Amino acid sequence: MKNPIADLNKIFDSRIRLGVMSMLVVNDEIGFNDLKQMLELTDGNLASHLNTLEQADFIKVHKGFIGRKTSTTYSITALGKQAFKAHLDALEKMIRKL
Amino acid sequence: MKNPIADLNKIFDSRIRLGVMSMLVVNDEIGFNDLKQMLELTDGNLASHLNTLEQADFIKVHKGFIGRKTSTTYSITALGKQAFKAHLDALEKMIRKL
DNA sequence: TATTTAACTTTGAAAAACAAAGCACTTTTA
DNA sequence: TAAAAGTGCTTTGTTTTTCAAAGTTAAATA
Repeated sequence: MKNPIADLNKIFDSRIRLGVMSMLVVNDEIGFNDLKQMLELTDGNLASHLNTLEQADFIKVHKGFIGRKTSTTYSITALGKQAFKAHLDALEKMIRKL
Repeated sequence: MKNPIADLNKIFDSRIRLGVMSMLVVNDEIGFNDLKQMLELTDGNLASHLNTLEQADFIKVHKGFIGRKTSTTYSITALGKQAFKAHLDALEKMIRKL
């Protein structure tokens, strides 16, 4: 037997980051506010988790405008997609014994 | 849309507790030392996570002897099995959109 | 008798999570 | 046009969580 949790990505231990990633896998772009409302978080809390994800190059920020109003959106990177998939695979492998 | 992480159990945010549970789902009983070696943890660290799981009534301790030597083993409870399954279902639901 | 092993508990430090407040800017509302 | 509100943060400080290390008790082994 080998350590069943060794292949889990530490970044995805967080339910919030897991939630962000799962939303970004199915939506090309999501706004800060949408994420905030969906995950029911405070600004600061969300911002810091997004920051962790950005540092890891798992997501990318897009600063733009809707008309003349600022709008920040996020999207997943290729690396992020890969890492997330690897994490899910590890999770699945861990529990497939069920 | 609804909050995708609302149904995840906070207790299973921890990779270690996740690992313990996944091992206990497939093995009726596992010893302290086996868990420790498998998950590569220090005594104190493992003990405290087991304690969290026990407080939640997700696992049960069995203190016994092998000969006259103490031997502690752990097993999953019905509640634990249910909670773990619910967590995995929530996880699956969250990512099934893939 | 000295050391080792098992299974912890206690202590304390480091890291992570989080809420609240502040901020710069813009837009909307009164 | 002045006040209020929204966007997307950063900063600050508290609380929670994680974890390793050391101490502990009792039995086993050398």
